[in-house]
This record gives sequence, C-alpha cells and structure tokens, in this order.
Amino acid sequence: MTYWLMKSEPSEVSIDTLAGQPGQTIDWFGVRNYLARNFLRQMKLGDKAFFYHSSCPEPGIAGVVEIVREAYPDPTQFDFHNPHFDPKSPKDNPRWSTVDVKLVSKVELLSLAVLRTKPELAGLRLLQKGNRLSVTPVEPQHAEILERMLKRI
DNA sequence: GCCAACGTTGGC
DNA sequence: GCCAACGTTGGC
Repeated sequence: MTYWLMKSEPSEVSIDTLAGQPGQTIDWFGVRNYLARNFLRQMKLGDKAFFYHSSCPEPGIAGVVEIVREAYPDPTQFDFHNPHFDPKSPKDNPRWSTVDVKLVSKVELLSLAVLRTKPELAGLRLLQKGNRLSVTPVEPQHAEILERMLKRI
C-alpha cells in the first residue's frame, strides 16, 4: 500500500465538497501535468492519499482519502465546455487520467506552517523548494509520521 | 499582487 | 536539440 499526497484548491474541490458527494467519492479530474499523471497511473486500489488544500488562506492537509478506482481517462479532457478541456488529446489515446477517491476521514487542518516546523518531515516532497506537483508519493516513514500527527474529526 | 520555480511552446 | 518567451502554480 502506497501513500500519496494530492493537492486541490478548496475553491474548486474541498474536503467538504468530497464529503458531500454521493458515496463520498469523487474523480480526481483536471491533472494536466505528465509527472503527476504518471503518479495517478501508478496508484493501486486501497492506496491512501493525504488530501491537501492549496492556494487558499490556510494551506495544509485536510483529510485522508482512499483510491477506489484505478486510473482511467479523465472525461474533462474531452469536454469542450470544461476549463480542463484539452483539444490536443487524441480520443483513441487519451492523454490525461483520473482516479476515484473516497473519503476516509476529515482531519483537523494540519497546516503547511506546522509541517515545516518538523525536522523529521524535511524530506517530504511537498516541503521541497519549488515543488508544484499536485500528486506526489509519500515515503512510508513520512506517511507514518503524518498519520500520527493527524487528528481525525 | 508579487515573485520564485518549474513546465510548455515554438522558432531556429 | 537548444533556448527564450511565456504560462502556471502556489506560498506569502
């Protein structure tokens, strides 16, 4: 079982958006970066991910989710009216993938500022300078530390 | 709004 | 294949 970290702007999809979905499940649409896409494609059923709020007043980890459907073509790439529409993606060889994630638990927001104070998390990809990837793997030792820090609500 | 960092595009 | 220009991300 692999742990991941997935970023979302709460103005688009927040942890509460997810909690309000039927089955508390949503597809992780809109990834348009090849490295992030490749990580999506590596995800296995039962993998877990930390749900991170980015580009907001208080960025940080807001919950834990589980992968409940492995990678499949992201429908938004073919939807002309969708902001994530990609005219260059071939229908017979879709460029972008998505996975379905299901809410495991909401947590008390574990803010980026607090994460930065922990020396034992210094290696976490999220905290690396210049990191902008919206989907990243989390090393087992970092996942363990994060799981211990999270307060489920 | 600013800016650093990184990715993508396109001319050559 | 190089690289300048441009666009995007995302914290502050």
